[in-house]
Amino acid sequence: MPERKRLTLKDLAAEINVHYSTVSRVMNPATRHLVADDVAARILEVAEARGFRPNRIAAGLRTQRSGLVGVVLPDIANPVFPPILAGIEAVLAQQGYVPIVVNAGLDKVRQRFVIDQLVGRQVEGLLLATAEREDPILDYCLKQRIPAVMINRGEDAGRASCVVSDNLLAMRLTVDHLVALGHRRIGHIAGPAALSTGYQRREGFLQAVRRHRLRREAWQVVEADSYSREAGRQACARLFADFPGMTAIAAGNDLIAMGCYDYLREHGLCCPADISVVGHNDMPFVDALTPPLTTVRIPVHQMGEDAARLLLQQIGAPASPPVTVELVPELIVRGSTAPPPAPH
Amino acid sequence: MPERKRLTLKDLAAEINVHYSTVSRVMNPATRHLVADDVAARILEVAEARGFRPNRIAAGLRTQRSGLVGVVLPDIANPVFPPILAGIEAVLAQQGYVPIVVNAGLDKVRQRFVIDQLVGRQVEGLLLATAEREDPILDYCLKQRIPAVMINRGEDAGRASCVVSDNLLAMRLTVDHLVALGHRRIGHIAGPAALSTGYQRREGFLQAVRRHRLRREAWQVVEADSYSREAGRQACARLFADFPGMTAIAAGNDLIAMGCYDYLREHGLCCPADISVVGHNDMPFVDALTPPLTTVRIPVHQMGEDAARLLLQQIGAPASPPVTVELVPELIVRGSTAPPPAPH
DNA sequence: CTGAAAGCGCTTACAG
DNA sequence: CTGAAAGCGCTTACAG
Repeated sequence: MPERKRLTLKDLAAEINVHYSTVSRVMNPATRHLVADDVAARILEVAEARGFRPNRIAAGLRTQRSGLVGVVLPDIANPVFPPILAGIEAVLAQQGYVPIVVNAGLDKVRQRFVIDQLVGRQVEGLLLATAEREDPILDYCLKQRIPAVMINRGEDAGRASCVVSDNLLAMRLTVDHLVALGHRRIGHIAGPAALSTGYQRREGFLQAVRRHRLRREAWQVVEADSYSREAGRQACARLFADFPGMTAIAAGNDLIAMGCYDYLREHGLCCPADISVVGHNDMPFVDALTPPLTTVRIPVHQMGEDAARLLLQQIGAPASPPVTVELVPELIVRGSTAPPPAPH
Repeated sequence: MPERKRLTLKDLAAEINVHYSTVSRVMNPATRHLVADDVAARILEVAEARGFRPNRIAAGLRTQRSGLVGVVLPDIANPVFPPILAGIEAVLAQQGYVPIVVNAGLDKVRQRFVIDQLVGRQVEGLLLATAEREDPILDYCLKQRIPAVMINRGEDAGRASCVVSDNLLAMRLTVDHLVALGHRRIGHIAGPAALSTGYQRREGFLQAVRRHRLRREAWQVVEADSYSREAGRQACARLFADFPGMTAIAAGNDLIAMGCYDYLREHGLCCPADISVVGHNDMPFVDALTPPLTTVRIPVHQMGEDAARLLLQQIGAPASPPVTVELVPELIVRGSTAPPPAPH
């Protein structure tokens, strides 16, 4: 017959006739050597047989370490996040930590609420994928001395560690590719300027365009309201209105690129014959679109791993100075880019 | 200057000159009325000012309720899960619960390990999206009396609650649609038979085919090794080899359907002109494929909500009998289905 | 090498 | 209405 209640150290100790502190020492590999081999073996055996699993929460209360890390996402439905999560989980698990992931949305008030929940649950640190360039949430974490590292998006002041992709390089690769194909009228749909990714990719676009000495009439930038397919579609419409004769679009991310696809289809334009499109992120399945999307691959899994590692370091040494890890992106050329249509 | 350590009830009580049990009563809305209004107001005010958040872990230790629920996923990279997670999170949050989601993979040994971790962290119940028709993990939960409800996939014995979609109906809708278009040679790529979804959808396919009195030569089934794009591509190849003249494929899920797209493209076949394809799940962005995928939409968000609700109920009343909630799916007709090519 | 004790931060019967 | 006390399940100095 299965037991009704969960076993405790005391239950087990009573069964074996030792003090429960001895059982405690045996259950923890680090203190196991303090106990005589034969009694340790017996305790382990009974623990195994009875399926005893020490209460990590009680232990955490005593040791002041919950083994919990909060992961704050702006939008779990964005397919970039699953691989990042996988990377986070992998390194946390190695250290006996477990992530609590929450979908915090875009609203700072709600984010703050959600973080308070996490802090109330004694998370030892926070992984923030929600940061803006000036982020009140990060101010809050800093003030409360909650270890936090930002993922993918950084803040301007650089007061906390973050793991990002090299957005300037990414846009250089993008524009180089487009120019090499012969494009001379290139539009950029930037992500929100309040986000470091939106801001830096736009900067990268501008730098790249200057490097190629393109005249002011040769490029144009519009900003999407958000990183979403629908916002991409709308921004694409504005871009066409502002910038007739455009032959290529560098989209702020893949969702925006998908919005461009939607717009093009609705307006009977053919990609890449009429217009080339480049995305950003290489999120899952964009290779299955028609045409397969040329995009910038960012090392998402590693991004998660590195961020988790940095956070664990910071939890271990709270005073350590912030570090920024910049990962190297890669242009993945697929079918959505081609030479511009011949002028007639 | 920010405080170094987290505040406790005692810290706050000392500051206000009341007993800490009084502070405790005020912090909990349910017991607040036991305290005089004026002192309650004062305590609340100071708590707010100092940013005090009671330690939920300590409270949980005392009350034997962690407020934690484990969510066990086979593969977080599958885009069906984010919306399910969103549904789960929404209802859990209402009740002050928080999910811990883990990516447990397909291996039962690893799943067991992961669940032990969760149990050690005192989760009050488990939401399993990993169930097979005969699932050792579920045996384990039942034996340990861990409240558990299955999502999307059920077990044959029906010993635990689950929330699924009506797979028989789904396949009936699929086959009806294909037959109505004029198809008379229809293949099905089933998901793994060890999973209830794979098994039931295949059953549904067989029932539907019989209802239409299709002769044995008019249909064919092959089984994919897993619910993945690559397994779908391989199974598609086998299906074409086994079943020449096929004009339509009912895929076990959208990932498998994407594998079919891959196969068709590689072999110069055109969908839907040469062959129609129907998916299952309506996962995000399959409307952006070319052609947009005709598929069965399952109410994923609601699936998450219902499962979380059932689990909460079961946590509240552990003895209650298992219930199966069957949600109604809907066929979403898009561009991947059309009448079969005219015979020549 | 093992035991006895204190204490992590709470909740909640029990007094008063 | 408020306080004092016990106890949730652990860990870990401190004795012996």
